[in-house]
Amino acid sequence: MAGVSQSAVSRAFSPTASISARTRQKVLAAAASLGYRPNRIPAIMLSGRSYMVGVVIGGLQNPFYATALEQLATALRENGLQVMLMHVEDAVTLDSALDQLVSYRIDAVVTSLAIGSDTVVRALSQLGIPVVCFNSSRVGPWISTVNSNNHGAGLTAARLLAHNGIRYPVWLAGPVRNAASRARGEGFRQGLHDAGSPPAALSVLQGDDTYDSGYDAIARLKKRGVRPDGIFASNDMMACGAIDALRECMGLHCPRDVIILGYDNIPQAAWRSYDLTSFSQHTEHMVARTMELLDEALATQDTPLSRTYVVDAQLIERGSTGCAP
Amino acid sequence: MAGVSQSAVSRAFSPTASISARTRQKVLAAAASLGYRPNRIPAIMLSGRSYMVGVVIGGLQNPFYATALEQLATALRENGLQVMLMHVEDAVTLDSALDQLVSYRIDAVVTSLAIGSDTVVRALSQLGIPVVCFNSSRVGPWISTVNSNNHGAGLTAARLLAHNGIRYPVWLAGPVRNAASRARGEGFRQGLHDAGSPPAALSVLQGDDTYDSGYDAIARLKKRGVRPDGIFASNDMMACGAIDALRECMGLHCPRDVIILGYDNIPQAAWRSYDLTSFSQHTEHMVARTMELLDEALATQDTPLSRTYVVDAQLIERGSTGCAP
DNA sequence: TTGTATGCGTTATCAA
DNA sequence: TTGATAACGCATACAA
Repeated sequence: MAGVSQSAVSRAFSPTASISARTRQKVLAAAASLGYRPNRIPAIMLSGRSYMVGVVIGGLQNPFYATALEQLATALRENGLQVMLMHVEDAVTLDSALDQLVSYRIDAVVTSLAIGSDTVVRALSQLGIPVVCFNSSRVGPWISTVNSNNHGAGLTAARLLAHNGIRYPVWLAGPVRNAASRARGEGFRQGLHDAGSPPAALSVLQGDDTYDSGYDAIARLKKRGVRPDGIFASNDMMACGAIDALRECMGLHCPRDVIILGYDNIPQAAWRSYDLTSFSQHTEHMVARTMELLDEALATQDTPLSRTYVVDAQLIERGSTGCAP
Repeated sequence: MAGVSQSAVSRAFSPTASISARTRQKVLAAAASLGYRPNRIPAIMLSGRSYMVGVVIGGLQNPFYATALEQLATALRENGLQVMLMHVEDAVTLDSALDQLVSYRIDAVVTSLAIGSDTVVRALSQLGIPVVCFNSSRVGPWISTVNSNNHGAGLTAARLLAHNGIRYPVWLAGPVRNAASRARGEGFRQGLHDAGSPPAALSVLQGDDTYDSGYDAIARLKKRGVRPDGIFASNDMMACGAIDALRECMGLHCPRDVIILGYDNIPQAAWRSYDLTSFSQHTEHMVARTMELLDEALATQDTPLSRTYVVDAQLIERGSTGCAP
């Protein structure tokens, strides 16, 4: 009815196409009245690019990941990329999840999963598309990583404890398979060692990054008869659980009896009941680096890119280490 | 090289296709060795169904929405649907966001946005695809909603306050445009009225669903010279802020001096420092209802479905209303 | 059961 | 500037 060819319609919606203003007007008017909207699906077949990025994530109940996802989604959209979200609880479902993503011809994958096993790394490598990992230092062809300086933060935490004359330090660890957590712990040990603290003084508690695991860990510590005076927790949620348990189970108050540091600087760390000193991962920077990696990797689509960025974490001092509000 | 036709390949990957086990074997073996994976994009063109659902969400820093998204994403994947995530901060970006989603031929939209304006409703209706709204009772063609019983929860909150002999109740409201929050407030007013509380006794504080706004609201209340003894907050984050402000600014402790209820039952409500009584929205139920709506709407693709589900919110009593832990 | 042919809605190429 | 045409990778109807 509009009396134009199908190519004219295509050109009308392409800003760079060579088309007269008159024709474009006519097409756009007809489109508006008919409710026509261009379909991007065929273009995916022709160009081989979908402009969709698979975002594989787990543990959204951790506000850190929720915030990171929010920022990442915003950044991707600003760069003309769509987010195909895949929530994964365990490595078992990851394989089929990746299959699904690949069948939609996503251009790349961004994941914040704590990649623990080599099989997962291999699966990611074999996709043959760029992969960017948040906070998991595993590498391989096609795989790039953006990490915060976990080891350095551990050192800083140890120094701060030493500076406060801590004698009974505690490392509240995250899941064993979490490489970022391990790096924080190693930095912390080394920092304590550098400060002359005897290794035997350190108590190590195993948690799983949840509030409850932080709470329970302190309860276990009490049974062991240890009275801590300085704690570094691998993330803020465990630190919050620890603060509550210290008060309720051991009658210890923060920072009077014990100082404590967390990691991630989640919003709750600033809530007055916790007032928790923490390391900020600067997700804005990390997201920006991720976008750079994606841009570069997608520009050179054929050649596997494998790069690592390390973004320094910033110590945010609050009341839990004695800093005035 | 495999010596089979292109249709044979297609059939090998279709569980229902008529193909011999031998041929399928051969194809799958060749696919594995060549790294071939079927492409779902052409099928979208042929069938007109993408099996992608647009999920439009805002405010992921609220753990309630983060958890809801997690459950929704899981449910969608279990039903063979992909999640195309769209994070939207303001209604301005919504329009272009919807355009992008539609150009990818998503089958439906699920949104948890607080739909405030009629223009947004119209935009959603005009997509011509099923839309399911979480907690926003606006209706229109193609639009279905899944709400929690906000009004009923308000009534319950008022009754609980009345039962505790509260004389100076406070309603800590969410954003004005948030229909769910308004319904909670109306239920609360009505419940107070039913209990014989004089309307003038009620203090109304305006918040925006953030922790800070809850904190600041209480600070304002102090300036007004009001000493509250019972508070109903439109969400848990504001309630947490209020609890901290009550203690820090007014020296009031919970539940000794003032009892308080929130809404959403976020994980932090169970954290020991807050121990907050709250209404659980039963996101599992709401997500299940959402999936039912989607299934039905996608089955009858041509005819606009418009249905409303109301899921009762459940009162979870904790220490903030005097319930023993 | 298997292979051949057609078409889905675009973009890119080429001719007019 | 415009229109006609090929091609993208698969599913399906049909023929063998």
